[in-house]
Amino acid sequence: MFAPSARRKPKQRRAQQTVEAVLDAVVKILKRDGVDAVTTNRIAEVAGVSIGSVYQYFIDKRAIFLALHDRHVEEIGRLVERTIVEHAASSLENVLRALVEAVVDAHAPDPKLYELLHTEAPHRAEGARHLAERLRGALRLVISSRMGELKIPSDLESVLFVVTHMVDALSHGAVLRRPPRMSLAEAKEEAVRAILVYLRA
Amino acid sequence: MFAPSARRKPKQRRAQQTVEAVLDAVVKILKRDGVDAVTTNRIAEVAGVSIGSVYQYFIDKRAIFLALHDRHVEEIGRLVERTIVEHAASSLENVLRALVEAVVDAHAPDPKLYELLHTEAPHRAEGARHLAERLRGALRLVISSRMGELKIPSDLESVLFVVTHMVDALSHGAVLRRPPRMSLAEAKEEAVRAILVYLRA
Amino acid sequence: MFAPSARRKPKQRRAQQTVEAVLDAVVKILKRDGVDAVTTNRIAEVAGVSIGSVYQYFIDKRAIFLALHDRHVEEIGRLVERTIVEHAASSLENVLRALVEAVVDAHAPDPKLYELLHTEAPHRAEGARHLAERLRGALRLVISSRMGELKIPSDLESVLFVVTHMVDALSHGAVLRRPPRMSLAEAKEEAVRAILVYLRA
Amino acid sequence: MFAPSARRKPKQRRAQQTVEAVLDAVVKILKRDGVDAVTTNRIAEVAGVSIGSVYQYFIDKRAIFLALHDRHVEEIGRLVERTIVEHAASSLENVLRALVEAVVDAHAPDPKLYELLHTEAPHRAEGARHLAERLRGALRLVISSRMGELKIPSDLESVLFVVTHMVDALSHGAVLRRPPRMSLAEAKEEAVRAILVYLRA
DNA sequence: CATGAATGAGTGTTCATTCAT
DNA sequence: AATGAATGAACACTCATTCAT
Repeated sequence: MFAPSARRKPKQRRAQQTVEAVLDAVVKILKRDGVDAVTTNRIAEVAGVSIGSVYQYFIDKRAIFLALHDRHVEEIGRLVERTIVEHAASSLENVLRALVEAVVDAHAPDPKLYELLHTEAPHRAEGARHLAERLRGALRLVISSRMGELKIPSDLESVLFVVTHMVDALSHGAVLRRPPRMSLAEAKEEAVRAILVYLRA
Repeated sequence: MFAPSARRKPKQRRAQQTVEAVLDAVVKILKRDGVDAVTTNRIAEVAGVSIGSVYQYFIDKRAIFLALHDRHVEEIGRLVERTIVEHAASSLENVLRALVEAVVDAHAPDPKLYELLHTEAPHRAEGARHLAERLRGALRLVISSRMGELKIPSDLESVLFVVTHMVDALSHGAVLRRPPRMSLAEAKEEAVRAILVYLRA
Repeated sequence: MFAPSARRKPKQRRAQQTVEAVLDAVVKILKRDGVDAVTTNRIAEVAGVSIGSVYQYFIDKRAIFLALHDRHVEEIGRLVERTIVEHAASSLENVLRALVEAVVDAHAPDPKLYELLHTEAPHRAEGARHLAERLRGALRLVISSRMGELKIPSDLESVLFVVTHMVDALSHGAVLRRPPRMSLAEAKEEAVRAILVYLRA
Repeated sequence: MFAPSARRKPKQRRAQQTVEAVLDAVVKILKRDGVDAVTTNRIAEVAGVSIGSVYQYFIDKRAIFLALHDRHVEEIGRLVERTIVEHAASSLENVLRALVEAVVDAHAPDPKLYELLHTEAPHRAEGARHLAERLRGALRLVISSRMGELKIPSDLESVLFVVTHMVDALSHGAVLRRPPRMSLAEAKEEAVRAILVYLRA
């Protein structure tokens, strides 16, 4: 076909719209009334579709949460990947800073929502993609492309294990669990510093 | 009497036994059949008490999960505190290694259970004590008692923020999310190394 | 179409059918097994609908009883109003006799049921229409349209207060609490005589 | 024995005290929190006795309400009987006025409570004494002792049927259901007038 | 495909009652 | 007798899911 991505079959577009409306509805209810208010009938109502239509696109309630979680992972994943590409030529410090910044900024506007997405969504379900895997992939690129500069010791995998968890935990921690008197900026700065120190050791 | 604290009022002992039986029952069901199988009637059955008795000690189902989460936090909290006391005279490296070891060992026997405890229990509820707070308190002691050796820069709080999240995330990560080919021992070792590097920087 | 009112929107007709079926079910259970047997699940079963459907039309159990009470009040109310209209040209004695007759006959087939409706239904709830109000309205019409004949003294409201309670209490009393050796006919006759004597005084 | 009624066995006195405490507790809860709050455990708590003791004196919950209803009937019954005795020498008008006055005054302080006593208590239960019977007995005395003055027609029972219901319904009506702009005094007065008119006809 | 009324298994919870102490 | 912790049958009600229209 000539412009395959530009024009979809109306059916598919319709489907995509419904799926998005459903996921947005979940987010809306989650924010407004909490997890317990998220019932399938309420989702349908808020999404403006019939409950029957919801079940046309999602096999069960679990699948809705799974899709929402996947959408979140995809969003952050893309953000992370775009960030490292954009900073391919930057110093290590700058990539890392941009990375932490990106993750923090993505979660900052609605920390509670993303907390719920991490805790309530059945993301332990089969086939759920973990954000950590995407992040690890990205960080592997960041680090391996700077191997000379970094004189990484024996095992890259060990380093990736640590760095991935540091970026993830410190970014989320900065948004959700930083000590009372610490600013978001301070938290981010110290996080970046910590990661750098580890990588340069 | 020789050990006056050994004998308590039977009433209180009975109550405590029931509470423990209920919490243990939840753990048992959680492990055996998953979260959705944890119904109040099932809890009572497995705990070997009547459903009425369960409600004598817990105002509602939520309260049961909350108590379970608190018990877990208390257990790990005590473990952490005992560990730093026992290693008061050890080198920084040894305390940290012992700390990571303790947290990892506490979670290793049943990773899935503790994952559930973190994700499914309503630990966002009012009054829930976060493990992180206990850990931060312990680490404050570890670090501030070694201030000379460490030449910690300007802000102790920032350091604590980072170290707390590193211990927590890397310990849990070691148990739950380490890369396929990495052993638990390797993960622990690299975690300790990373924390040391950061603190000595 | 020829009889446009004969066909309603299926939705509304369906709903009305279910509501009626539920109320009839309550009556059936009430008569057969008493008040304590009236559980929501039993209602659904006897009504031939699912318990879920019952809750589609009634917000809670209370609402079912309220609706039943309202239906009863409406039924008797209409009966009373029809009676006075039909006897607009009759003598006072005849209207009153017809009125007492109507109320008695409406309750006679199932005295116990109507006793329950008066005592068990939560008719003290908000918005519950009292039968007495309907009756008072009707009697106001009866009396005020015969003012000349009756030379009612100063206060019509006082007279209405008395007459309303006499019709209500004597009719119900005739059905439910007349002395052992008194026939229903005798009770009705004496009731009518008493009301007439009072009005003509 | 010398003074049999003055001194009871302590046991019996204790029992009587408990029974009274329980009935008073029901009244207290009824007034404070409504019918649904009247649970057996709550009764025991408010009465200041153990739930076990409640069941020592009442076979089941039903029996508690029955006893409360009986106590109420007894109270009003005695009041009615005392009134007619005290007015043995009064004119018919004065006895009736005193009677209506007595019943109204007994109910006026807490209309809602007595409404509940009439509607919620299982007074249809076996063996429940009806207030109407007591009232009928008293009125039989009032009327039959004035037979000459009254030239009552053929059937005394019919007259009693009507008068009993008039006293009962108009007294209760005066307290609970009189029209908005009618004073209690007006209602009582009109009630007495109506009964007199009927009896003198 | 869309609809949404209908379904009913299953839930959390209550509360009258018992009985070991 | 008195206690009150324990009991568990039974309840009102929810909500994920289906399917006739």
